[in-house]
Amino acid sequence: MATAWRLFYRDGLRIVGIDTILAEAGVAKMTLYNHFASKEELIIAILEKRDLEFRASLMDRVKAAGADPTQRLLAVFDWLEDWFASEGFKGCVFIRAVSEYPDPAHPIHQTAWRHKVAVKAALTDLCAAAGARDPAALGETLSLLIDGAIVTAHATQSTAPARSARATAAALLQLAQTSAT
Amino acid sequence: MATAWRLFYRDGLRIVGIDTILAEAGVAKMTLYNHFASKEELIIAILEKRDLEFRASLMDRVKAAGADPTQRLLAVFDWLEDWFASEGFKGCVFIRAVSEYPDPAHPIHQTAWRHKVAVKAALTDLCAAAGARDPAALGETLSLLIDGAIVTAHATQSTAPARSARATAAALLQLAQTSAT
DNA sequence: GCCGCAATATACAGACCTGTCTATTTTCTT
DNA sequence: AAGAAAATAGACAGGTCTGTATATTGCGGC
Repeated sequence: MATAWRLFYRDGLRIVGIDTILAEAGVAKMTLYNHFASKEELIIAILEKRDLEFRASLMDRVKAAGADPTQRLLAVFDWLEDWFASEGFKGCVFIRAVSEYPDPAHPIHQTAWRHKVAVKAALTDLCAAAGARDPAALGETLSLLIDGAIVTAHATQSTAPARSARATAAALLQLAQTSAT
Repeated sequence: MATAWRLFYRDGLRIVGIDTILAEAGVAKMTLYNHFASKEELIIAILEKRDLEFRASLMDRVKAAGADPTQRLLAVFDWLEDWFASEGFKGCVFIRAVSEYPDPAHPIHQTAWRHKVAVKAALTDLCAAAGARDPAALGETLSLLIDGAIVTAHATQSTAPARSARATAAALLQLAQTSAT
């Protein structure tokens, strides 16, 4: 549900009520509850859908960066900067879901974090392709850097963190490449 | 209010109701509303109190690390690891507040972020003392790294991100020191 | 001893929330 | 065209929330 996504992302998962979404979308309550057993299931479905769209968008940008593995990795940060600059940017819904449902055993918390694990795996692949000495370690580090940049960009409404992270990533990658062999 | 802090941190700012806090603390409603005009003011007061305690605790650890500026900077990450390992660790309340109140104009959002700005300033000082070429840039980067590590440690219930961040910080600091002069 | 302040218990208003139920209308399939 | 499936409107239950009002109790200072 596009409306649900928009409101959840704009205002927060907990604060937005079912009624609000239904009223704005012009959908009856029973229609929703015939597809999803609860608000929680709706949120999980939306998170999973966003996960796929998100990673697809990122990978498109990586592919568009060409064949050079270093450029492909750095394209991630250019993509970040565009995202930060986009209208209505309010941080990462997955980080926010983890924050709103702080119990690690909660289904929403776990679903949200699976997205981050998948992104980290993709980063690790890019690091490996770029010839990093320890792709897993660099992937982990870049993942931390990116999450920090997302939170900071959200709170400060600035795109600067993307460039900071990009510069750091470039330095770390060079370090991991040169000290190899 | 210690009880309010405990519940807010454990379960979330939005989900915990005034009544719950009052019942658990054994305090009457009017007592609360004589001190704070609203739940929002209570949250802001708690955040500001936590900000001071938090930074004091961090700075204690830095002081305990001795005089060597590099060791002092790295002590931040040891402190992080202890924090991640502590009982009931549920991430950073300031990051979570920003996530729960995503509107950057919201007083709670702004109050929470002031804490992060203060921490970054302290980091920048440590970077400068350690002889980094561009202390502001390194402080910014370490800040991103730390925020990412906090979120990741929360979601994965692991202390590993502290060590990843520490190793990265050490590498970046060395880079910033050697390429100086 | 007494005054004044602060905390208390309790009830309440008004709004919101999720999820259920019923009965009707629309839409799709065959 | 007819029957089945899905969407609709709308009321409802039972609970939650914040914030207010009232009337009572405890307690420290002088």
